[in-house]
Amino acid sequence: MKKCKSGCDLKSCFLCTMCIPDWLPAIDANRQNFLYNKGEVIFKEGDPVQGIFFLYSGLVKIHKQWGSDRELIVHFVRKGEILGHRGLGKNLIYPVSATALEPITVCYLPLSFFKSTLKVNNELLFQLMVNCFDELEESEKKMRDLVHLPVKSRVAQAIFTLKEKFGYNEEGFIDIALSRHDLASFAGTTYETAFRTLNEFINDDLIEMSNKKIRIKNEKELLTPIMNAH
DNA sequence: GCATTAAGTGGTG
DNA sequence: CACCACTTAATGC
Repeated sequence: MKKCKSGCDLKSCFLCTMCIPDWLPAIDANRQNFLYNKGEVIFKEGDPVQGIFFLYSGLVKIHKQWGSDRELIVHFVRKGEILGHRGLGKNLIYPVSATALEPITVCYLPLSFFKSTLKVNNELLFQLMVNCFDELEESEKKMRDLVHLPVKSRVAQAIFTLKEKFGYNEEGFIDIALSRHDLASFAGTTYETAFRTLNEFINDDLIEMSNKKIRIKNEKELLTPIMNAH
């Protein structure tokens, strides 16, 4: 992680798009921009919360760890989105970790300044609230899936969720490149099982994989086990 | 070259 | 279904 000049352009992130123009100079004065390389940890479980991040470029995974090699990916954060807003709760310790999946640039604001901003900007506060509700819903869906769905369905669900969030690129592949390990962690299973399940899907001609990207070839059949389970 | 990490495979409880 | 052991491929110093 290192400081950098090119961070948020004060136009396109969650904060800036909703910021009242009068506050932009104050944001500019209080923020710092950082660059993280792929694989670098932005914060991890147990760290004290001192500020809040806005992702200006790149991709981040939010995950919980168990021991050394088990993890569950809870959420992905894309450019423009807010990162680390759990710091607004009363418990100022991060409950999750955030790791860069690509080189990223972030805009960082001290928590106290961000709180002041929220107090004078209703729209921002409202959108943040909506955001939190959406994430709560997402989290509850994930809980349900982890408890009730068999692995095969969870892998299918994970692929579907990625499609919903990231859409398709020009070649029709889901527009996110994940390692098999991250895919497994997102589906809530082990690497080997995820690997075998993906091969099943490929053999059944439901999906296609190339360069860590996935193309859905038969969405109906891919989602059949999920529909049945629900 | 050699060390390290990711991908891929079979077997077991 | 997770876990372990192992091979192979890719990457880096």
